[in-house]
Amino acid sequence: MSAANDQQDIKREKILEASHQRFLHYGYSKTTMNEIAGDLSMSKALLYYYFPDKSELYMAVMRKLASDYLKHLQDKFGHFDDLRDAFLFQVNTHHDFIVNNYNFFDYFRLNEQNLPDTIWETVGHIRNAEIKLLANAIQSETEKGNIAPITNPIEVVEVFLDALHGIKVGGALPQKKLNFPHREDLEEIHNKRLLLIDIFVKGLR
Amino acid sequence: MSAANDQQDIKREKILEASHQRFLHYGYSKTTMNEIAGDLSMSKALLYYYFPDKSELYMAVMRKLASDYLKHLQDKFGHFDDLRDAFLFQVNTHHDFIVNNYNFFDYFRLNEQNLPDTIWETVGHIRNAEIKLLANAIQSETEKGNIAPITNPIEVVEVFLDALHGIKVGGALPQKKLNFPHREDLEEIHNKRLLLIDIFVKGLR
DNA sequence: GTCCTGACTTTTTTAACAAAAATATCAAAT
DNA sequence: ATTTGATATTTTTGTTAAAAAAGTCAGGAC
Repeated sequence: MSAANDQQDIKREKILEASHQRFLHYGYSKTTMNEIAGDLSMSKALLYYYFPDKSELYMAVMRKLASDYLKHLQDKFGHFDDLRDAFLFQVNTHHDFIVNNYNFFDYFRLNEQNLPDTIWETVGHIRNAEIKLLANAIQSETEKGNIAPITNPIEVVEVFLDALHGIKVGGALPQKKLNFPHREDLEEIHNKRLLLIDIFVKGLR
Repeated sequence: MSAANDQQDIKREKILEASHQRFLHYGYSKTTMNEIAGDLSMSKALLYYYFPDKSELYMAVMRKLASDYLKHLQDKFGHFDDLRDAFLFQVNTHHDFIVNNYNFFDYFRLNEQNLPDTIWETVGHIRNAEIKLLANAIQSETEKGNIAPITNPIEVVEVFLDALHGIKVGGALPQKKLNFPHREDLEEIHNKRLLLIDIFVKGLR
């Protein structure tokens, strides 16, 4: 039974990998269950034996990505020189994550409305984890006496994350005001975010 | 001829007012040229005598709103106690503007893609004016010695505006991640923006 | 000549429907 | 417990027709 479950888990992993590749290269709507099954030389029906439906399969891949992403963050958090370093690591990690998985998120871009509820659970989970990490960093810096005490660190972090979120294409080219930035704009966005960090840390004074 | 133009301008104003009311209450797609003409007891054809088409009529209303909005900003700018007051006035004015004209902007919400180019000219115009005002405020504060010199004030203001833009529904309720916030969230957004101003001005230290 | 309209044409939206493609299920085989 | 071919169901796509709205124009009134 234990071995059987091992086998099952291995197969689930294989399916997840194949799905990830398809979703990453072609996006959600342009990959079919037949294609994923074909990549694995298995029947489409078998996919439904391991995963209830297509969107749950997608969500499973997404949870795996999220898990890896958060693990990467958490590994490094806890020992930073200062608050700026913590913010910087967060922004850089996030940037790399988006760049590396850009096409995967076409599901967000295109479907926009009527997404499965589970997607927001995962998004919320990531966000909460990020908030916790950054709030801890602030707390830690406060205790070390490096920054002035803050009434509500969580609220500050929320504003920080929202502000980061807002920095997506603006400036001279507002016509590109899409919910999701174009790939070629990712670098400019990243640079603006670095500036935001400086302002947050130092303030305008 | 001059009198004739006066008459023409008055009638254009009347059309603009009636259109504004319709767009404000029912949004762009749910108001018809026939209805606007009906409100004014004139023929639809006459509307086309004064305005080339529906979207230009809409844009004319929008330019009027934008003009009033900027006038309100500019009147007060130039004599503020400090940078915080300037940012505060900007955010408050913007908030009132959105609250008072909420439904008017359904055109943005719904059409999203394929909007007329002129809309982005106006949006860009507003943004540039805001940038200029705020950058001047920074410049002025710098010269008074109230804040440390800033390499590129315009870039800072751009980040500020983008960050404000980003603060639209986030937090615990990410499922409402629409491009345009729901009406009931406007107050919460406004409060977060006030916090952002504090952080920008004081910094986390 | 400027302002205005009714009647008209053109374009866009909507609904209904069928065909195709994709998702999802299941009885039976291993 | 796993796997599949066959089949059922749902979603997408394309077509068409009718309705509604946008937009035009010849001509009337002042």
